[in-house]
Amino acid sequence: MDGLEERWAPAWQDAGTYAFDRSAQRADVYSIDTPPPTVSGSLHVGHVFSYTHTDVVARFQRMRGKSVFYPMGWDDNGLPTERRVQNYYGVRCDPSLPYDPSFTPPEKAPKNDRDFVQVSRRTFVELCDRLTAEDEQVFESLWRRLGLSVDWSHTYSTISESSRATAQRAFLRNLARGEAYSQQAPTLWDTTFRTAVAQAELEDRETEGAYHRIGFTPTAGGEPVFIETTRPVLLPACVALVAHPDDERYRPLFGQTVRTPLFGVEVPVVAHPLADPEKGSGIAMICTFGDTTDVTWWRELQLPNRTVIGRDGRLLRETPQWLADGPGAELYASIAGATVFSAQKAVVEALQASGDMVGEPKRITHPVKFYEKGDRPLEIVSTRQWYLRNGGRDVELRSALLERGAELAWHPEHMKHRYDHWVSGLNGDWLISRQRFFGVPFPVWYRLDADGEPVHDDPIVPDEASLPVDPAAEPAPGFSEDQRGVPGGFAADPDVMDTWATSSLTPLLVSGWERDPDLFSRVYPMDLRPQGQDIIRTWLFSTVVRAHLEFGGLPWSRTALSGWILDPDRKKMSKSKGNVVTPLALLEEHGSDAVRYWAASSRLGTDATFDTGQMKIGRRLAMKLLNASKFVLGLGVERGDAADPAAVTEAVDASVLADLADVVRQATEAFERYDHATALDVTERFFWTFCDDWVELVKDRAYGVRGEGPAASARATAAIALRTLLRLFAPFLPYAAEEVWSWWQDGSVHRASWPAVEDLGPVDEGARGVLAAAGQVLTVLRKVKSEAKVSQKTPLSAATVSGPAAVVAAAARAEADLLATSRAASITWREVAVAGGEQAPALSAQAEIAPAG
RNA sequence: GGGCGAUUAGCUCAGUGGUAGAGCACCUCGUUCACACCGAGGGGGUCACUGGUUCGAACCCAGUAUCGCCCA
Repeated sequence: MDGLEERWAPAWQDAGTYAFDRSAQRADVYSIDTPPPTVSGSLHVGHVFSYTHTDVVARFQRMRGKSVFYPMGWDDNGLPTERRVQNYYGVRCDPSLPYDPSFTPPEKAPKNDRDFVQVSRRTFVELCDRLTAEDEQVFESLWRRLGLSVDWSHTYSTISESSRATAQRAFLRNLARGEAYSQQAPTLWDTTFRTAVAQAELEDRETEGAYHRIGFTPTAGGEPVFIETTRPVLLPACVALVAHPDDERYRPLFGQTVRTPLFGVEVPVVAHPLADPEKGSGIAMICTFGDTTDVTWWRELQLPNRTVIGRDGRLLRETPQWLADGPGAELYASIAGATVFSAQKAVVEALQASGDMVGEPKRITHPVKFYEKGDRPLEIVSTRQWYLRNGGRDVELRSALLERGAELAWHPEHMKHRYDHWVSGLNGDWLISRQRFFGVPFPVWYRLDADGEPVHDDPIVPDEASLPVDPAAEPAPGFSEDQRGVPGGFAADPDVMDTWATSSLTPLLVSGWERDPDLFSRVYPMDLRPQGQDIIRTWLFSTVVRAHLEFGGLPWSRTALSGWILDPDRKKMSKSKGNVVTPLALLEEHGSDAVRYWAASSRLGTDATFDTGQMKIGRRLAMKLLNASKFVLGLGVERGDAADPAAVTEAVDASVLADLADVVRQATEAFERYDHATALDVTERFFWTFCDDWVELVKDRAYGVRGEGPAASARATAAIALRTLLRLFAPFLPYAAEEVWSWWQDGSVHRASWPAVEDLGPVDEGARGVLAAAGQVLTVLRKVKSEAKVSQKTPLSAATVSGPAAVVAAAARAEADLLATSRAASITWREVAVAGGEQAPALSAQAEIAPAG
């Protein structure tokens, strides 16, 4: 069985076994919106798991006669690639540098990123292209080895020219319809990556902090008002104090003003229901901007914007105007340009020295928002960003998107809850711009006014026919390059789109939207979106949004969600825990069929344990399929599909085919409801009975011990059963099934038709149960020998089998085969009567070991 | 704090109203005759807990506990 991958993977490629037939009509096509793996990462065992689930479905649909459109894609766009390229080559992008065509990256990347080489944007993009191309080769060879039945001629990547064109085209249409807009607004900002991030990329992390109790003096005089804050560093950005409108303690203060300690800025005391009387002292300072609640207060209470934290996560270097003439100007000058961390320290020390802070800081842990890929808390800075409407600020759109979710078929069904909760909880539109370099540029330029300031509310856009465009490299339509950046001229939008803004278009990228209308008409909307459950809120939702906005419909009719892979301690497998096994090593050690067996044994949506034991079982199953097939074919089974069901005359043979008919029915029904694990389970269960009981029973007869008729019955049964079994196993064990198929059938098993009950001939209902009963007799006779501690090949003298009438009668119909298999001289059948209501006795046997000789 | 899911043999998991299952691991036996990457046989479980519905509950309902994930 070793070596099957090397033989068959290239053979399938050469024969075009998995080629999509693009002459097929939509109704005969099954199209799959494959998740494009991030090539900047590495494939891990979780990918193998979920991609196997998809492949099993693809193979089933193909055998059912569908023309399967199953492309692969690579997500090579965006920040993850930038990070990998930076670390791999030891470079950092500085867009202000000129392009140097002779640049070669350092031999070895420096350890510390401070020593990274600064390169131009064009060089940086070239390095991104180079590394992703190499990575994609590695990924493809792994997928081929795993046996994914992908049509590689349709492979796409999210940074390719046509993907950039598609992303820009879709954006321009969103813009034209008013679904995309840009806005200067407080934005969640990662200071490490210096980019805005979207709501979907946030995560809360429990973080150490401390409450600082700080007094504000009323302007009108009186006792100081104490607030408790975890971020005293924002004191210079304070614009108001806020308490709950019903809070009796602070009611007298509403409408009055207080002075901020240290800085002496006069700010109002205001009321807002979001202020929590239970939290801290019940009154809080509003700063621009400490958290998203500050943003809400700032917006709803129409407060001024006094930002002090810059995009680099440091305090603004220039002393802000509202502090310049106050008592805190000197203090501010001492913290200008400092990091938030050290500035906070300085402010606290100053507060303690001045006596404005009461007591020691009270240590707490509280949830703080982080970018999921970042390791510093997010700041909120006011910037101009592009947004796409996603229902976060629009009840009507939101309910339309919930309705789309309801139209989608979910496997498993309960995953829909995650979609509903996410959509219902959105609190803003989708922020799609990123201040990065390797991504799809916004296809937008701005006119510059007489002062050289961009006019944002009237962007210049290109003609769709000219896409993709790079506004940083091409002049705006109607302008020449020498007008770039000069008053009265133009400027490019500096941003790129977030990765999700492109990957939300995968059904369009791959289907040839506006590029290949013929293909598009045959595959879109697609049939299946397989993906991980972790990206329902991002990939699945954003794809639904884009399709809804562009076409007013779903991009696919159903989605299949795979679960996690857990390590043996029931934790999610992750690199940081050092428990990730490389997929290639896994495939080499156990064989592709074995690893696929492990993956396919798990149902959709169910987390699975990484379990090499399960792979060993899969390997044993594949091996057994090869060995049993070799033996069965050695009985003289004819090549091809000529076996005649009419030759099946023995009851035990008719019985095994009747059982197999049930298996075909159950496996087909399971596949139809996307329950591949049950399809595998019923097939495997039958196969072991087939080998252990049926094959053992008919060995002697097939060799002709009882003459030609009974032998022909065994051979025909073997041929029919094996042809059926190989096709049932083909989606799961494509290598072993193909290998055996090639021994005696024409073409590929993966192009053969899925078995139908009718292929098995008329089911002989009267023979039902004969094999099961005979199997029970085999077991009890084997037990006699096992307990006597003799070989199973030891002959028995006269045996007596007792049991319920029905079982005994059924087994007796296979007496000749039973005698041969058990080496018994004779069997006496004894029916045990069962009184009404009594439990039927188990089958039992008595027999003497025949004397040696 | 809210939501979703899980909890069955030492391990990994099936089992959705009618006598508790499979594989692995373990114990015993058996190898020229498809398969030692094997075959046969065997031992092993208060189905997390507490109530309820029912003639009958691993399964349905309510609650509790523990674990995982998502959201706030």
